[in-house]
Amino acid sequence: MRDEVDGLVEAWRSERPDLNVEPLQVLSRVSRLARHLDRARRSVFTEHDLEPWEFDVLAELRRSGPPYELSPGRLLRATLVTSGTMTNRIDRLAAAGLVTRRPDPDDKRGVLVRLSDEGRERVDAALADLLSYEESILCEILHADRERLAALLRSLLAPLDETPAHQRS
Amino acid sequence: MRDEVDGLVEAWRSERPDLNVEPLQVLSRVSRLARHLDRARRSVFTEHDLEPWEFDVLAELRRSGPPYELSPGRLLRATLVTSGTMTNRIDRLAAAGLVTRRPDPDDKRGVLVRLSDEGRERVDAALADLLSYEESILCEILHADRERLAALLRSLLAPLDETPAHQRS
DNA sequence: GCGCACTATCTTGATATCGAGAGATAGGCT
DNA sequence: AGCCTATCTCTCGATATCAAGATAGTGCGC
Repeated sequence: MRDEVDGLVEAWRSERPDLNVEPLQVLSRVSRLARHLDRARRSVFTEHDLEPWEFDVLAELRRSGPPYELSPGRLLRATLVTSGTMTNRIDRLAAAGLVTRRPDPDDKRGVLVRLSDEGRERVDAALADLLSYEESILCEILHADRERLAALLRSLLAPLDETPAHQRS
Repeated sequence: MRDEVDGLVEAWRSERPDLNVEPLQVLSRVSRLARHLDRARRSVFTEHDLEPWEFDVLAELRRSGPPYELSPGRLLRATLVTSGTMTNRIDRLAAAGLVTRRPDPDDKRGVLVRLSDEGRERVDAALADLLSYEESILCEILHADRERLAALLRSLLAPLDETPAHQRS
């Protein structure tokens, strides 16, 4: 079994024998795998007429539980986009009838974004397909190995997740 | 040790107890980790006045070995961008003096892009910093675990790397 | 109560990307 | 030789994103 990162590492080793390129064995694979996953997610969501960014926002609302309502601020922090981007996304989701926007009764600066029934149905259906696709990618890996993999990734991710975005250098 | 994916999985389990959300334990971590890495790479490269996309192109040329010269076609396939994007990137890299463009003597449709001395110095310096940063992320993980992690990621990535982009659904 | 720093959201302008297609050349096949 | 499909690069228009700033409202400390 061989992937493109093996070739990449060999090439660097040959061109830069002075450097220790071992970190790429793990981290380049993480980046490349993520790119493949992005492509695959896009094609899964296309079957439900959803863009990946639409799914991200709708899923955050769905996960929050009834009444499926969050502020733009919470949504933008959860999805790691800027406020301008979130305004744009909510505009388009509202135009598509997947969410509704209403003033926050407790904070006149604020707005609340609520999942519509149609939005909930669409995100529920898309999630089911996404999970079945992801299961198919993982099927090669034994259950015990999956847990090991998840644990190793967690130990990399946890220190990074702990740091709020505005503190990152 | 706990990361944000633990919370995400718990929320889905509570809202959608009918679905098996285990794949997210691995694949959401891959995606989130990749996002953190992108941010970090950006800040490392900024110290060398390079954008991430500039590094990607220069690194591909650097890895190819002397004479550090490739066609736009090879570069775009290696970096997974469209031809329009690559034209734009080469334009800007050439304007910055990091690469030069010349007609391919063997194929009159073609062009060859060559790394300049300045480009080579910049990409070499940036790579050294990138690797030392990546090493610092991985320092928590034992060497044996790194190899295990790399092997598990390879087994996920290899089937996806094998499929040419134009065949992906 | 009052001022003021902070927060929440939206607006604007610039930019990198993509998708589609144009223009030119290459190379196989008859 | 001549055709015709594939390949290579570039152009163009549309779009999602970000960074910075504008506007409005909040609530703490005095």
